[in-house]
Amino acid sequence: MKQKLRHLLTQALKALQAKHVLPVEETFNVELDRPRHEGQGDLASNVALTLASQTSMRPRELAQRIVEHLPASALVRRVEVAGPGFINFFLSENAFQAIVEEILEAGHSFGRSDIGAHRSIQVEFVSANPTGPLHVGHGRGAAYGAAVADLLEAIGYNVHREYYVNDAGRQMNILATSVWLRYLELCGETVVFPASGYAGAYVRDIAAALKHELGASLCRSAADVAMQLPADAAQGGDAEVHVDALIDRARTLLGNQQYQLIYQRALTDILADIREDLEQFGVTYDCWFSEHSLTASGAVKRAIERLRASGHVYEKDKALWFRSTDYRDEKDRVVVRENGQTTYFASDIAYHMDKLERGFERVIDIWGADHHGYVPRVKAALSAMGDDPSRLDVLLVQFAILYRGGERVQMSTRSGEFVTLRELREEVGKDAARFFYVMRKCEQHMDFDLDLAKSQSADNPVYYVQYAHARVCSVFRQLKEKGLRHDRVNGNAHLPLLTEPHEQQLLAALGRYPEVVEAAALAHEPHQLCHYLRELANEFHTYYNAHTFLVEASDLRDARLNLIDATRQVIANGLGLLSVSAPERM
RNA sequence: GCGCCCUUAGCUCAGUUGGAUAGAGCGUUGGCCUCCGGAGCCAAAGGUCAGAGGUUCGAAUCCUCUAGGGCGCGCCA
Repeated sequence: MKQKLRHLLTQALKALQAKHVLPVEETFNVELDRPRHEGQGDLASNVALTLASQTSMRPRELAQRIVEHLPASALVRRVEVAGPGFINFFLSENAFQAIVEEILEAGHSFGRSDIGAHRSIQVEFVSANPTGPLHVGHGRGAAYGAAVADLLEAIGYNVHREYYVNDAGRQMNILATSVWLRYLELCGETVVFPASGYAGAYVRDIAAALKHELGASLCRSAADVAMQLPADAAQGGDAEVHVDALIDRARTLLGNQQYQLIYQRALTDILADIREDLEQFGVTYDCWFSEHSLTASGAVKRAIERLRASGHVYEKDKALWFRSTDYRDEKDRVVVRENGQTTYFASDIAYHMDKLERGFERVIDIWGADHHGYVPRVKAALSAMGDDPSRLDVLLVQFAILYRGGERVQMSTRSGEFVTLRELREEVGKDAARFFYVMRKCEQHMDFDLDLAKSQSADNPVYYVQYAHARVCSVFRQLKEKGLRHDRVNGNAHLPLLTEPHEQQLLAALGRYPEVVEAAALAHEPHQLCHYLRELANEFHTYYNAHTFLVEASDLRDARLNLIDATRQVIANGLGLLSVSAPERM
């Protein structure tokens, strides 16, 4: 619809160019908006306001000239110049009605398009450390990332979903050691659990599984473990120093093979848990990318070599530094430590190098907002390697704060006092969780009201939208019970009977859907879709209350049934993009 | 201290990337079922868009400053 009107406007502008009213060499970017207020038409353009400065005319005068040169169209009922120089289009009733047939024909693919032209795009999201179950903070990234990916796919991009697994590094060693200490407890040893260890119950579960399968083969005496360790925080020492010493002790006492056994077991168990959790949440991946594989494949080394070759690294204090300040980072960053080990940042440079080498035209990273300081250095690395940093988009997701009974729910990962994503799903359900998470703009802090998400009432926007869907289904059940038939072809033939204001408004809302999907996808803003669905549901409920669909006259009845069936289809499609179910009964 | 993000109705948030008279939901108040699902609908009240300057035909939106809040500033990941 927009495109058709845009075409008309462009025709008019070209005509004015031919008459030298407008500069000939210009190409015009014609914008069409949905006016906010009634009486301002169905679509409006501000071209006259933006172009007036290039002419000697006032905006209103130019607008009038444009209108005079508009080609006639059956879609348009009336055109007027309004306000400071807006051109308002009033569409004919038929223009709206045609959408019903279009929706019913396209079915579940209505709203999908080919704007992305199969260009490849990677979306990496969640990528939480596999040191424990996902918590509600990760949930927002999961819901948001999945929605962005699905939206992009819906407008024709070739989307690749990926999870970066931080399976290397210190945190994983702390986890492995934590598991071992719990295992020792099961062996009857009395060990003091470190302040910086992972204290969650899942650590005990992994330890118990190990004990069950391997018996006591990994047992060592508590005295050997504790011998001459630096003091933990509780004894006035440094918790981090203490836990690092514990890791070394575990390695020495167990030997590399047994230590790796525990390490790998912890990793695979937790990863399996995360994967299952996300699947239940409606989130799946094309690839789980291992950080460790970057070292094994030599990608990290190669990335560092590329930086070196471009002259952006130097040695200082026995470490190798990347001069990221050449690219507006705040300070330079270490890539190879004093002890010869590469840093996490080095892996990340290699990872992003690898992403671009795999041929994705665009790459989207979705990170927690606490990592925002990390963006400049990753982009700097891409620049230094001669890649185009604008191929990478980093989207930052703010934290969600849970409220229950009006009180803020406190959380901290290390102490094990956190609400897991799984618990959230069990408490409020997948549908409400998915919808609530993406209801807000991602860079907004979010208050997640558990009581509201759970409530099966009008306050809850998820139920409100789903209810509209269920209501349509219910009408069709009623139809059968009354022994009536729905003739879709007849309905399409009598769409011109849909002239009630409520019907016109519902039709207009349906017609907006493809634009909403496109806008939400391109802006990476699924919340636009949420708001749209709420408005659509509202239009439907209003219509429902004002008119009876199952009327005696079969022509009108069929037309109305087509309209509400189209509404049902659009709601189902929209909810589907958010992985929220569209129930037939509630 | 420096950097990034945020501040819109009592509360939670939109605001189509600079457009016309500032928009929803919740909450409050008042209405609507002999009728397809009341998990619904309608109406009213509620605003110095944190504050002050600036840019232009036009600013909640862009630039500067100020005040409040969040996050980040490791040879952790």
